Amino acid sequence: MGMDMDSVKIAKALSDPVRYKIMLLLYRSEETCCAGNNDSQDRPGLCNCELMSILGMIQSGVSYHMKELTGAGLVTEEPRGKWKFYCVNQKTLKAYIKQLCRDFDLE
Amino acid sequence: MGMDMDSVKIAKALSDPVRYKIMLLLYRSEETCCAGNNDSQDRPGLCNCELMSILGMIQSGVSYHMKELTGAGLVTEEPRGKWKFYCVNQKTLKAYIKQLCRDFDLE
DNA sequence: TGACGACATCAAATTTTTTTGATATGTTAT
DNA sequence: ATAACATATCAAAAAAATTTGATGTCGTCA
Repeated sequence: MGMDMDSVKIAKALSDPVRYKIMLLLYRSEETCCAGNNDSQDRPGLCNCELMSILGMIQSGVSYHMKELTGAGLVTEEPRGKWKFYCVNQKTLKAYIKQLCRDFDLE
Repeated sequence: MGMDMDSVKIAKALSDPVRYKIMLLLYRSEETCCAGNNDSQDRPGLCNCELMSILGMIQSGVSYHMKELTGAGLVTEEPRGKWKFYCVNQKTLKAYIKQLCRDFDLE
């Protein structure tokens, strides 16, 4: 039975309201939070500390969720100095959607 | 913050390997399992009892998962005599994908 | 170097989800 | 009406996910 485990893993990462909110926050962020310089990318992402204050969570909690998201490939991380910036990885979302379309003949 | 709770709910329903497998089984089922008559639909679906034997689960376990899936709108249920037939609801999957595309500017 | 700030990791506590077994509801067939 | 079968629901047990607080690591800056 052609069972795509990645889809399940990605669905799991997206299935927590905190993480979905993080995804939206990352994607909609318009400027870097700590270090100003945003060389090459449109979507600069956010760092852990910024997410903490927005979400009202403690640091290790944010770290936990970021690990889930990066582990599923939904978010990329880029260290900048002592901070770490996270960005939504659209490629993974596209692949996920593609798989759903294939599995259930959508569109 | 435009936070789409349905997406989270649907992702949660899809985030369990057993349920994803059920979705695939339902969608790929070619014939009805218990009652033969398949009037109007291409995809006849499966009943609880058939899923039990395929998945090797007890009855209440299957019922639990079917409730999660129907609760998220991913599966429709149709009583036929003493059986209940379940079918994948493509509409919900399409709406889910559409929402993801909207939230993250995909495609 | 040493202190500090940002993030990672770990173990324990908490919460949520899933599984199981028992019982209830509803339909069919005798 | 009764028996047999299919599914639903419930409560308890088991398993998994999330939160929290403490501690560790690493890079930066004075």
